[in-house]
Amino acid sequence: MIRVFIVDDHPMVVEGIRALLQDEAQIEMSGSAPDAFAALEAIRGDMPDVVLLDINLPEVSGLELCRRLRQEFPGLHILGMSTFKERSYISRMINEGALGYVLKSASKEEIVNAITLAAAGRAYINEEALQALAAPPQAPTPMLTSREKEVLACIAEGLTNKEIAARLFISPLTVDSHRKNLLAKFGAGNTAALIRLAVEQGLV
Amino acid sequence: MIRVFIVDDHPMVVEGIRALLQDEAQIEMSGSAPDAFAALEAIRGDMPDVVLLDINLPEVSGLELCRRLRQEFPGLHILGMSTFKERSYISRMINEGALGYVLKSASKEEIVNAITLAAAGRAYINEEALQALAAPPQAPTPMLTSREKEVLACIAEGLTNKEIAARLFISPLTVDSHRKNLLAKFGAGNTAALIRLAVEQGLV
DNA sequence: CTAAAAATCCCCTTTTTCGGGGATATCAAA
DNA sequence: TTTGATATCCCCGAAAAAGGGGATTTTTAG
Repeated sequence: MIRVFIVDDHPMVVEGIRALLQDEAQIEMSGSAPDAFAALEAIRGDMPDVVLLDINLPEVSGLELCRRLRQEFPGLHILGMSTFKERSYISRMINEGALGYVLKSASKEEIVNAITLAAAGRAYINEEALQALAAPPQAPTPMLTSREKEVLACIAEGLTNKEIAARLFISPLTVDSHRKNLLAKFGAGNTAALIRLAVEQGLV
Repeated sequence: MIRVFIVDDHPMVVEGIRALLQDEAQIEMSGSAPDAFAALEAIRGDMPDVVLLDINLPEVSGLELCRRLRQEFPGLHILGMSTFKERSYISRMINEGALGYVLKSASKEEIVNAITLAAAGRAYINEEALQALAAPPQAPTPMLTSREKEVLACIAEGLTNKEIAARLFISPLTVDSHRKNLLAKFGAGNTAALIRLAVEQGLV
């Protein structure tokens, strides 16, 4: 009998998983918690075999909870869980010691499979999540000088070289140099691609 | 007896709601669908009293589905549903004719309450969602045509008008028209500002 | 059916960006 | 002290975008 504990702040998700697992003979829900504190307390009192851990929790994130759980119970089998959109967290969750990962869009079979494998200490990663992990070595955020950051911010505001020059009290030609350096550092062919990357990487 | 139909692509959410509603005597689930097409078909065949409609659906969005449902069945009671993070959609959902709105973090009581009110044709809005609606007028996301969205995506990729024209099999002049319309709709002075806004609003 | 919206294409001019260079002063670290 | 990084400024020409028109055909919705 595999005992599963769920950490998720959405009652309907908790109930959904409970319902999905209900007619699985070899799986039993040991409990659930809506946040990190309740989860830690409950798990201390009653160790489950597998913890299904949502990444988005109020107050303390799922990542942080994962780290604490691994620290306190090194043998605990943790499965990360989130929607596909939060792909950037997947790798971090794995780094924090999660054994596997399921998406909230997973089918019943997939969840049962993941739990069964996790209980045996074996990894499971959703196919799509794996691709998200494997595919892009993700353009690492280039290192920008402080001046370049200023110029980048101005560009993102929609200013032209001339306007930026006026604001920063430098020559438009200098602004153009910075702009070219930014394009090179980001590997962007034009301003559109540059701004897209910069915004996505939280630099603007 | 209130008959509820759920549209959500996450099995665990569907099962969760089903479980939550199971021991409500006056509420019955008439069915569920994972996407807009299946939903339309099912609802045509068997009209429910209330539709619980997730905003994030694959292919056709919940907004679009809401519009079509209202069009086809003007009397249908629709409740929008999403996570709190997608607040920008709430107002649009209401504009598309949704009667109310619940968050996926809603408690059982809240969901039952919302459904009961909706069945009677009365509005329900989650407290937090209401605040999100009331508070910031926030640069409203402009409404884009499908072609404009395509062009926008291409621009964000760093393609030039000529390259976009080649990809979409249209004249570069047409692409330029779309580009100008995009700039106007976003109130952006140039491509940099346009892409910044688009990325920030999750359109790219 | 008919009006509105979307998508298509075209013209012109000006401004801005891009792609190549190159050059100089400063400052910090090797 | 030399090297490297940063910041500054410059030139040229080609390409692209912006600003401001107008016009036509499909599609869509009332």
